[in-house]
Amino acid sequence: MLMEWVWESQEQNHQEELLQLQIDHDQQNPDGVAGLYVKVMTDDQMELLRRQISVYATICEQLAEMHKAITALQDPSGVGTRVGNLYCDSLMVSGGHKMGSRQRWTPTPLQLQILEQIFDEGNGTPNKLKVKEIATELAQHGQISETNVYNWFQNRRARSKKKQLIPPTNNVELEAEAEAQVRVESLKEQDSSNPENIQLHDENENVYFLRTEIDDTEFTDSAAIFHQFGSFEPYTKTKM
Amino acid sequence: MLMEWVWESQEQNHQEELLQLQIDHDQQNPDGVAGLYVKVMTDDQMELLRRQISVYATICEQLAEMHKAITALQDPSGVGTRVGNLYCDSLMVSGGHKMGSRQRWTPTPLQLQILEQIFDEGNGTPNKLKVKEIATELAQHGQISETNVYNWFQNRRARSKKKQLIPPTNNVELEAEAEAQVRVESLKEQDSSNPENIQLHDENENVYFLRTEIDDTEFTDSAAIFHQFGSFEPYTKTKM
DNA sequence: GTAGTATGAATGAAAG
DNA sequence: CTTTCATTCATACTAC
Repeated sequence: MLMEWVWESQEQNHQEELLQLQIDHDQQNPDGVAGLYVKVMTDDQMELLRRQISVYATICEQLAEMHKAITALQDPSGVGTRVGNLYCDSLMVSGGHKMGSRQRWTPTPLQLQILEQIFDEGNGTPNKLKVKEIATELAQHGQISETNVYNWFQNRRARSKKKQLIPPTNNVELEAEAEAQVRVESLKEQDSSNPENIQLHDENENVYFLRTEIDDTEFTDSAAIFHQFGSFEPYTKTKM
Repeated sequence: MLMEWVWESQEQNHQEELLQLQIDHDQQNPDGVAGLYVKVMTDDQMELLRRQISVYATICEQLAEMHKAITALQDPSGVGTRVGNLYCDSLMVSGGHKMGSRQRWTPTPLQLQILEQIFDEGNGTPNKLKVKEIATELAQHGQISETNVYNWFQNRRARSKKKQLIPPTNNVELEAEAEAQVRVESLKEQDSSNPENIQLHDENENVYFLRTEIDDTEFTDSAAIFHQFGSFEPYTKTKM
């Protein structure tokens, strides 16, 4: 049994995987301060960690909820609800979201102004060099990275284009169709026996869930769980 | 046991305290070079973290198994069982919704995990045959085509490379901060015009959850465990 | 605090 | 392979 999770299967020669953090050796503090040993992680690792935990937490909740629902089902008293529905409900409810993690970059008014200006100059796709240039310049006005700049232009362009297409689109039919489509899908979701329903689980690998109070549930006893700690090999990338 | 830390309290100022992370020097360095952000934790914290994760992992596994067992039980018929399994899969796989409206393929976590694994094995560009092979294998876990696989590797490689140019991940200059340890950067939260935000976090969040056949564990009391769920407030923007 | 919108970022697919 | 596009996700922000 075992779950398989990879934290950082990213390349990077695996030098800094999972919790395999480097020890901050000696810390160069000759000042005689107690040689406090600490682990160091980069933001990325931190983020990954958070996400992983979040995912687990979420999955646990979902499973717990499912279990509750199912057992309730088996219990004559709580009849009426189908597993299929519940499943769908609990999962369909929210829009996608990976856990809220870090803050995202936001251009300062000044940066934005400059960006818009550059954008308006028309020189469409700013090549890599250009991006670097811009990033460097904007860095003087606040935090920013090349990636930010790159994304900004990417989005700006895409949205600019999209906007142009919408105005003339008074297409009622499309709207109606879209709605109809939604409705159909809605129905599908309700039909757990419809194989299509099951097959389509792609798109969103995010696990969402509605928070629920799972108190009266009976599950694994913690002692047992702890007992299994050893089987995880937590300190290293656990890949089983 | 008791895992008490909240990662995601969204209150960004708690978030930091939590692990008593400290942020590396600011990045307003005059030299324009982005400062390297790192988090620092003590061994104890690390241990706690490890436990937390282990607990979740274990719980998830067991719950998953339990659910599987239950659903299979409920509907011993072929279809029923199948549905049960699929449910499990989808569960781990996603909280997919908006089904059917998608056209773009999205790997299920399972598939992703396998892909990553293959990718990590290093064997660069998988040739046609290899792709076919992989596609076939992954098809067992959801819809997928050879093109998907091909594209995936193509993108994965490209982005992996691009990313590597940015992060000169190296253990250094953090020592100093190790002491500074009180770099509560919650101050920044108020100043939106000068976001000391972070960016270029690109790590692919390879968070997976492999279904596993688990031993028939008994699920008993664990209200305590679930209690902890609350401390995560995983996804949802509810931040409650 | 709930809902809707703007937008930064992630990523599959396609063009170059 | 590299770069760009299109679509979608997730979050910050605003308004009720």
